Amino acid sequence: MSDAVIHDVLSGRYAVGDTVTVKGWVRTKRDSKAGISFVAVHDGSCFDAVQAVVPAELPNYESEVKRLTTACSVVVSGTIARSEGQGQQFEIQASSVTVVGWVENPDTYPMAPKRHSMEYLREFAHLRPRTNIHGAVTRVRNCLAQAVHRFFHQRGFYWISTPIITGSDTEGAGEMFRVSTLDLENLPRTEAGKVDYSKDFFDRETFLTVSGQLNVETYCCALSKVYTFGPTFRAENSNTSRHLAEFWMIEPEVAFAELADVAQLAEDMLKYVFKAVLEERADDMAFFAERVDKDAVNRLQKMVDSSFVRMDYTDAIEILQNCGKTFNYPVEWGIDLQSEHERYLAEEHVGAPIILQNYPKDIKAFYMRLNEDGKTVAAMDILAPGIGEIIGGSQREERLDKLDERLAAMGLDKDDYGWYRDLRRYGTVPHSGFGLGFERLVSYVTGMGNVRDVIPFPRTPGNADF
RNA sequence: UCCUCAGUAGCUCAGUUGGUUAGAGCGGCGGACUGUUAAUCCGUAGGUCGUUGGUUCGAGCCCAACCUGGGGAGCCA
Repeated sequence: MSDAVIHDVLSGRYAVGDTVTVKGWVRTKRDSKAGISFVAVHDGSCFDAVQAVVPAELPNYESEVKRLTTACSVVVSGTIARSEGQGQQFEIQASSVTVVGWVENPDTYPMAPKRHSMEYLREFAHLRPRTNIHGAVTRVRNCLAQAVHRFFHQRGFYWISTPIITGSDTEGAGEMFRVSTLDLENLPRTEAGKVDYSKDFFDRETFLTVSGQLNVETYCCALSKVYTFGPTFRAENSNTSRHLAEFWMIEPEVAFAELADVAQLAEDMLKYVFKAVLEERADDMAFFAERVDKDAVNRLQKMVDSSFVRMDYTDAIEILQNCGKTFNYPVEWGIDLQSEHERYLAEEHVGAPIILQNYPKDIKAFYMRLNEDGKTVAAMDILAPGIGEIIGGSQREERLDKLDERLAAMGLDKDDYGWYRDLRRYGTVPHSGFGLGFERLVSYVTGMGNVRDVIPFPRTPGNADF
């Protein structure tokens, strides 16, 4: 007898007649007065539950098996059998069922075996992983994360653990969460009356990182091909289905690479991870296609098989101006594209992800490389239908004089960028990279409409429960 | 933060121009039936209608403020 994971039982890894023990939680139970109960047990190893056929002859049948309800934890031993019913190939003819943990009040157990709203499930972040849908999300999320690491590993990238606590308040990517051990009730003050951060834990102001990019650039300028994959934090008061205060970001950075190189890298990476999900999590994806988004599987398949459309910002403006559609925000060269514009381009004009490139310098960050035209920078965004911006990247400005001009033009003090400027002073190279919001990726792949439902414990303004 | 919609049973919702005792489905419990598949059938329990205040003879329904959540926008990944 051996402990079995349910995935192995259902996939036929055991022979009919083999004796196995499975451990998991009851999903549903159906009784037959003829003298058997069907107990569906899941353990998270795959989407489906295994059906345990429990005969009334078991000594605890009346006293325990018949009282099983959703979420009771059980250990079931028995023999593998071909299922007489439809819906599964194999099942377990139980020779013993041990109840490990009861549900104290089935009437008020929050995860009843029925359809719940995503908003309701969010209030039970500690119990929602037991549902079909969050189990599936969890497995797909894991599959994507593993595939990302595998993709970069195969291409010779090194995974760099960039810091989560940062002393830099100059990343310019949004509001930051302060990290401090100072006593808020009794703040130390300087003579000028300001808070005296030299008394703080790090002898200076510190924050949670909003991006690992600047740090990972340093390793790029030594190890050539690197990436970060970790949590990032934005204290923006953003209340949308695409924003989290704590989210995970993947940021590769490649030396001697131009914008077109990382655009291709981004396309290759997305296709690689989509393919991995289609191959490895077909069971979960089938569920998403059935219950969440009919197009979930087709969309990925289509993307794996086609190349992404590339378009210059300037051409996109022309398309928007001539498309005959009226937008709430008027379109002219130089504007930052609004959601409605991005939606039109990705959803209506192309109907697939689109790589937009070469944006006006005035709407982009200081570190992006100035193009020869002097008006645009080598930046790209990948816009996905239904989600909007999923990737943002650029070629970095490697010329010190140009970088300093950009810092000055944006009113930034170059002394705050000492170590970043050093990269341009000592053996500078062209290099490029991008950032991919991991939750947006999971959201796109699964068809889940809200990033709060693809991260285990979502942090959003006013909500840090659990 | 702004705009907008919503909050009624454990869950998902219905509830007429303001009018007696607020309904259904699912889930729970009890029973019937059946190698069942989110089984089916019968029965049953379950409610301070988000909170506070107001209008009214009378408020689930109208008004105000607040709280919570959704959708959209801005910001972005």
